[in-house]
Amino acid sequence: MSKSNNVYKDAYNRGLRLLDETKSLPSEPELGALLGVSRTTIRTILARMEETGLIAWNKRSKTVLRVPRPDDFFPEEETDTLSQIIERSFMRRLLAGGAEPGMQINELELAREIGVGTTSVREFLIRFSRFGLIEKRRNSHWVLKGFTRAFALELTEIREMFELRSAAAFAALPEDSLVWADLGLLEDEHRLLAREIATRFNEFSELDERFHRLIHRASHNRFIVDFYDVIAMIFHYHYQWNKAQERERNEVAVAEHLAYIDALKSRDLGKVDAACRKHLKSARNTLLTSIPEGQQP
Amino acid sequence: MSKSNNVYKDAYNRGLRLLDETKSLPSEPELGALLGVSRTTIRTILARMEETGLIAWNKRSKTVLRVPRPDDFFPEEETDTLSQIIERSFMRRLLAGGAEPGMQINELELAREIGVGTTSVREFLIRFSRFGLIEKRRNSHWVLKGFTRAFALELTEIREMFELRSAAAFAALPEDSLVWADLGLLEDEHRLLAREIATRFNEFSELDERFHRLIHRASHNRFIVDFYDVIAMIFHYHYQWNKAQERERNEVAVAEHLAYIDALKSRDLGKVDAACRKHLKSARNTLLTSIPEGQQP
DNA sequence: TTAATGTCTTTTATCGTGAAAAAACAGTTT
DNA sequence: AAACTGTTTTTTCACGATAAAAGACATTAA
Repeated sequence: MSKSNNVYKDAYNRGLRLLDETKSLPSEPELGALLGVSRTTIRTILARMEETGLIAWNKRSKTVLRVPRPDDFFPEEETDTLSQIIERSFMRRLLAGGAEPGMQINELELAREIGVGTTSVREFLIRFSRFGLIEKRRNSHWVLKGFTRAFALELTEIREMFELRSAAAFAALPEDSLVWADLGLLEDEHRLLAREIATRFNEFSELDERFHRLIHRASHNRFIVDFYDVIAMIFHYHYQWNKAQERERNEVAVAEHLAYIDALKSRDLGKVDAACRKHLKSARNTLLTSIPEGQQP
Repeated sequence: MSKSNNVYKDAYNRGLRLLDETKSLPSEPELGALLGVSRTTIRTILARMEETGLIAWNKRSKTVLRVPRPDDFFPEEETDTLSQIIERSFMRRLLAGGAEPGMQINELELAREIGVGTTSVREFLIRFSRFGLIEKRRNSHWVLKGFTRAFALELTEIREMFELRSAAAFAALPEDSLVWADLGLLEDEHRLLAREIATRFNEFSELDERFHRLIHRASHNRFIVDFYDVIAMIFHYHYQWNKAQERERNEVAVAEHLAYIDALKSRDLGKVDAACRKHLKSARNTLLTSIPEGQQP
């Protein structure tokens, strides 16, 4: 097996959802733009849809014959990218404990364990190295630096520096900038979530990311924007791992976001600075309390 | 050919220089530590040294028979890492002009042109992407963002943020910290270079990097320290490309460094801040003037 | 009995290869 | 003639294989 067809399978599944809404599908290029894949993949998808009797396909006409059933979908796990698979495996090992700082990482062993080629693992490690959790020894193995207290402090130090600057830039944006509309929409979503926090608290993490990315984008600095990938990645796994008081934590965070949004809308730099600092401080504390003890001198 | 033996060749060349100084070589593990390679490589080196009559080798005794001649060395170009070769080729294309922002980067074409496998090019591009000059389109090609004015401004914005913070941390270091000795040594080197600037101005760039890395290390933050790689990389190629008024620029920079060092030694945060800002400002201007025009809206 | 050398095993670095996916080109339909 | 479909070419992605280099183990010398 040399390359999995997960792009096709994922696009196919997303394509099935389109069948619910229409009586006939649009042109191939249009479908490609819609699903974010090439025409080649679209044609493979259409061919299968025809085969399974979902549509009648003849040149330009693509008539929907029936609504998709659950078993028409490809299984979720077959739609993942290889690098997603590797990342998940790797993070599981890293967070599952027994991953002491200083430990060496073996490409071959990782590849065998996950059941993929070494090239993919190498590429993953190279990409992953920018998160600052691993480091390469010249023509030798990788070394795990570990998810330590020091790591969390260094990460949050940069985060605070970047976000304070981005927030200030955001507040200084002209009245007619499009971001104010985006901010307004996010505010509405926050208010809605705040009202239903008891049941929907686990939806916060996704909203959190969108909110902070919007702010960081105001910096107009690619290094600041890109750095949010590090934060997002860490918080993503941190949220998955540490479910303690999740509801309470998220409830507090939503309230802080709303205060932060208010401050931004006021364009009062002093208020923005204060609201931003307050939120970042509690985010830092949340992160710090979730770090396993006794890994650091 | 599946892997070049440049590690061996480079270590061999460095090993030859040891023969000038001693009558007999130390043990294999010691040599390994000295040259930064494994015993396996050391033994290959010793075998060749024996073959070419440079040493007599029998178990523990490794007697030097003659001083190495110029033709004993492997050619310089055979000692480069594949990634160095790829980086140089890539940067040449990028700086040679005709590399417009938005242009696509073709892995296969690059690999063919340089005469290497696609895997190495892929890995290079992934590693290189953290410099912010290229970007990947999901399951498709890479896009060149270009060495534009915007890039330089974004880069220097972060640089200034990080260096001001590091410099402040540096000045706050206790009297007995080892860095003060390192700073003293660097100061001496600067004074020496200042005196002989007329002939040695091209040695500044290396000194510059060591100086700034020392300061950044005081931040004790891996993201700040690692970011200096981006700066170093950009300035490295920038220095190679833009030789206009090199002597004058470097003369000014040395003087600014000396003032900066003085400020650090005074531990007066106000003075440190001023000296740091002044130097970074002229560094930014130097960089900005070297950017090709008409690439930016 | 410690530290070296000699030998064997494992891991890393790199390539060529082939399928998936994208992109380019050519021919049709509206 | 603009936009689509059909077909072909090119590129990306991922694997297994192999030489270089590292590392582990066994043996020997001081």
